[in-house]
Amino acid sequence: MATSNRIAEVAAAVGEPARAAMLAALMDGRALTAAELADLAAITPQTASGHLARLTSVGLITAEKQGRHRYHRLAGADVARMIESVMQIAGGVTLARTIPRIGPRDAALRQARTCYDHLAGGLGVSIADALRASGAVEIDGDAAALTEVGRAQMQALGILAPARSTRPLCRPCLDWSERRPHLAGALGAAICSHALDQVWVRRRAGTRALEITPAGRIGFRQAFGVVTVTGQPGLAASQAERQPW
Amino acid sequence: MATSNRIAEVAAAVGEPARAAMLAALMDGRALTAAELADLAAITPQTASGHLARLTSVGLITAEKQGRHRYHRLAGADVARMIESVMQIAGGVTLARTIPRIGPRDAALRQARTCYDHLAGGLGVSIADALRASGAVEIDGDAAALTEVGRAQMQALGILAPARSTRPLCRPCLDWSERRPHLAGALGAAICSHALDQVWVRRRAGTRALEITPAGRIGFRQAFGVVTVTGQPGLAASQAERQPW
DNA sequence: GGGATGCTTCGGCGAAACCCGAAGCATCCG
DNA sequence: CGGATGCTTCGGGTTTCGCCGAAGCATCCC
Repeated sequence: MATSNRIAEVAAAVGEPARAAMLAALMDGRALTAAELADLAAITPQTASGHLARLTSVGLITAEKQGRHRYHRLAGADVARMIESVMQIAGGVTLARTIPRIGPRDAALRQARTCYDHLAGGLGVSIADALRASGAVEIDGDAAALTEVGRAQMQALGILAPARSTRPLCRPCLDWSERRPHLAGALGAAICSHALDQVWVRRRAGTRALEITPAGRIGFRQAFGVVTVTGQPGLAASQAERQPW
Repeated sequence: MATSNRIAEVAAAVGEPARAAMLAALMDGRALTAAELADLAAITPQTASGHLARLTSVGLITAEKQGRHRYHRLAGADVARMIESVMQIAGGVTLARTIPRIGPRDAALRQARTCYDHLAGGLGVSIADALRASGAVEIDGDAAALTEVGRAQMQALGILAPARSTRPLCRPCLDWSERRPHLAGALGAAICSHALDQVWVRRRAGTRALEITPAGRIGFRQAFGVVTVTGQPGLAASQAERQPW
């Protein structure tokens, strides 16, 4: 089976702690330099260089040269989806066995972050919950759909262009920290870019975490009825008592 | 990052040719014995035993003892989705580089097979195309939805129970041999089990390929307007001239 | 131009992983 | 009960892989 060899090749590229850490860091869709990735994976630049070459050769990332830096990013949304699905399985068993013990550093990540091109963390899950509660989206297992009323709501908010035809835009994505679905797909991307455009959230330097701005607190409440806090504790509380099923 | 270690652990479990071959074989959702899997991966039973233990310990498969046999199956739909997404990436580059050269053995697989719990191959893609053309489903990128008219059609066919509320049931799944989407999610599973119930397709011994029965030729045409052939060539023809983009 | 910075290539070391032969349990069957 | 079958565990041989130090290019900046 030549085809399963290719499968193994792709999976093996992810199946090494340093490379997995790099890919996870790139999951926010931005491009990082080789040095940043090396630092982040706690390895020397030479070693990172080898890893990056391998990831590039199997097509998981692409590199872009700019001056004396080389920026690496995920090769596409399909790669992000693949890593997402691996995270989902990895997360399940982790939580089942060892109770996670997440430090304060991770609290910001849990509160709000990007997941390739959409919002994740407590914020992303809250938005999905709110849209589901208001009947704007329907989520069932691995499928989701934007309803008519939801489409109208998104257009009124300026998140979706009114001109677009009535195509499905919505995909659920299991949040690895919250273990509940948030919204991905074209709708999730539209919400995320809208939030960034309106400066409801701001990217934090050197991390995938997002900072919710004062404008965001207002915006998210008015748009979705989601109440956020600027500090960590609020949103993190709900998942602190999660059952380690 | 303890979490990326878990990611690597899961991916590494897939990232070895023998294990990848086993997992690919289990993608039809059935359970196979250790010996069958060993044979299929071209390794000795001892080696297979080790691999299976590892796959089980990371939670990708579950084993079930029955007499002196041990039946192994994928641990769940999320595992199938994960492997699917890896196949998708693996397939992309494979086709881009080396023109596949698939033997006659694979022709049956390309024509019709199961993909965990739904139909794949030429048959699966044709059904998806037909449902899309008739306005029963809408597919856009990684999202899909069953329309009102589609829901009515499925209920009339006895594929979906009329009682169910109006939830999204539909997920696109990129076919690794056709490189075009077929239908997964609850709808895909319902179509597949209906086809098996009505003996429109029959499982073939020792392979994931499905045989389209004479009843199936009638059934698929009446239900979906899909014209099938019992031999290989018909459906395979359309993809023989596919561009190796 | 000269030095610093970012990244890659080369070489060698050590650990991990894969593989199989042999042997050990468990189950089934005559 | 005794042999056959299915699977696992054990032991060790070989290969692969990750890692870093040293060295080599390329780019930028003074």
